[in-house]
Amino acid sequence: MYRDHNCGELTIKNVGENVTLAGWVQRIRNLGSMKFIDLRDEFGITQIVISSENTEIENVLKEVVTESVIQVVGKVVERSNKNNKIPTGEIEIDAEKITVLGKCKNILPFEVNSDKAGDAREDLRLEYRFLDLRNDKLHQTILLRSDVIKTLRDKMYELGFKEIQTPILANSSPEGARDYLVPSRLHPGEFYALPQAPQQFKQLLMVSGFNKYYQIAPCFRDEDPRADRAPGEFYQLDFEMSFAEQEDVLSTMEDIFTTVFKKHTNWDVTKPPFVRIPYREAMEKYGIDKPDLRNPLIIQDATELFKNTEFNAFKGKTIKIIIVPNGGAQGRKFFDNMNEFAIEEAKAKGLAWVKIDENNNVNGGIAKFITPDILEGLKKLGAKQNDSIFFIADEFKTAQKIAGLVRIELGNRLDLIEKNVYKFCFIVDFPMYELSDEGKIDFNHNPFSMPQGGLEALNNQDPLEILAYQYDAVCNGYEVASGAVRNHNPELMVKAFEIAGYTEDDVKTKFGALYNAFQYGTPPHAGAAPGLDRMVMLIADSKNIREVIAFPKNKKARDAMMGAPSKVTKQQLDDVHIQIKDEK
RNA sequence: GGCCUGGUAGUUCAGUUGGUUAGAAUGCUAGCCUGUCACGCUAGAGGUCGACUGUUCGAGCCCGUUCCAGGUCGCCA
Repeated sequence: MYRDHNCGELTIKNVGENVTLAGWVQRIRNLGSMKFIDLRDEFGITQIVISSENTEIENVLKEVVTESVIQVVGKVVERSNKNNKIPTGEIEIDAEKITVLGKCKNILPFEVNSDKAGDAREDLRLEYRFLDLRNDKLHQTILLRSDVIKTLRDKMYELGFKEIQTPILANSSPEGARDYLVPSRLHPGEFYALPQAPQQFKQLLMVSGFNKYYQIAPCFRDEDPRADRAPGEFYQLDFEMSFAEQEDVLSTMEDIFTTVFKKHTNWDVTKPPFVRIPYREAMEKYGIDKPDLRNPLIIQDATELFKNTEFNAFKGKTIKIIIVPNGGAQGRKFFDNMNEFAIEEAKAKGLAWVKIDENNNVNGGIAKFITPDILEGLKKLGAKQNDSIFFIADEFKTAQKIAGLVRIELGNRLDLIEKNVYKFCFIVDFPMYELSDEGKIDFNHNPFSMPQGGLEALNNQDPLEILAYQYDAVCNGYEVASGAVRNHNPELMVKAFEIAGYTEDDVKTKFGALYNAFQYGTPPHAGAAPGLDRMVMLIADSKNIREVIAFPKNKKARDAMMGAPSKVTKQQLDDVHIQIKDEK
């Protein structure tokens, strides 16, 4: 037996007991003939004291350095000087015997569990991830992730969902992100693909009559990362419900999100029902499809006000404005900096602005172009004395996008973001189709989504006007889930793909299993997939997704600790019929 | 792939206009210390300034190339 207690549980009640503890040496304080050791494990820290002359212990301590693993046998004694900062601070262990269980090199690649921890270069910390994971903050985040997963599983079970595993060695899917391919040994020249999501499998489960399915599902996409997007692989709480409509899925998500966020945080959480914002409205008011509702600023359209303007930069453009309440207090420097941001980061041609002073007069920036009529219009849009107003003039879509970025930046720079709160909303009514860069009609999001209006709409409406039963959940500016009511009608499916330029044969080849299955009695079904990593990231209030993943890959999708990806032997390549094209 | 930022003791960083032997903190090693808890004090070791190249009497600093890392855009049904 290595230990009979952990390092976080002994208190004044245990005084007099003989105990055995084991853990990591967090710090040694050598006061000469007296020494203290902070012994750490996942549960806490217990102080070890070596006070009496003990040559055996002295000899053992010669090879004990910080982060070594030791076992301590001794007696629990009351401290003469107590430490009220830790739960075990009233006692210490008077060591009788110390054994080294795991030696540690005396020079660590970076300092572990000190105030300096977490400051070391990230690539170094990723290379020594096993050490970095000893740091309390990171360690607790990984434990939090475990607890969040338990809460999710309990909730899903309570709601009647059954967890079913779907294949990891799956099929390449032609739409969407780049696949990770796995060469087949038994079938030369053929490949599996790691699933980008269990999309088709979960729909097939609905065809099979499983009422509600869920899975903590690994998803693989070979795309470049972002701060909130892990490279290569990530996890989703993937779920699907039969005989379900959009509202059934949205209310299920409301239940899941409020349960898990309330259980694991102290912040306020939006009370259901979450506001449903149509995609087009989101683009108009926020200039983005994942608005951070903690930011009180909104974008308004002022194109009409400026239709007769003398200001050349505004002529014939869409004009978006953002009114900043009490923004008139900012100095010239602030406006110049915002202009610089708009040009460099948002690729705007410029960012015009004015202030309204306490006498309701306009000044600064483009004040000379603000006629009394325009000012009257701006006031109708909510502009008041002491406000500032920003103007974005560009083509319609670009103006929306730039205004969206300016809105976010103003919120950050002026510290307008509400604190300690999770604000959820749903973005609904995504367009079914969009124009690709080549001007061709393509699926906007998910080709499996049900078009609103059904076959009727597909036959008669302008494709770009057709909306889909496709929705996202958004929290504090992060897309935390995406889902849809699925198109379960094969006839409708063929028509939907036809509009995007695919033939019935294309559908049969690319989505054969699904298309075939739908011929045999398919229940209407809908679902969604909240991103687990992002949920934990929000709950842990972390800015970087690598902090919520135990062994994350770096920006180049490389595992710095394990050295993956790596070269393999010629034999391995021969087995799977692969020849490297161009070995450098 | 584009753009931005960074790379200097084991680690985190400073380094002025280009000018002697590149500094601090922390960690490490040694010594002293019986109540510390980020213990304290003293001393010591520790550097290819990411790499290459150029300009210069002289480069951590300036030019060019390149590598690595992060952020961002493209990308992400």
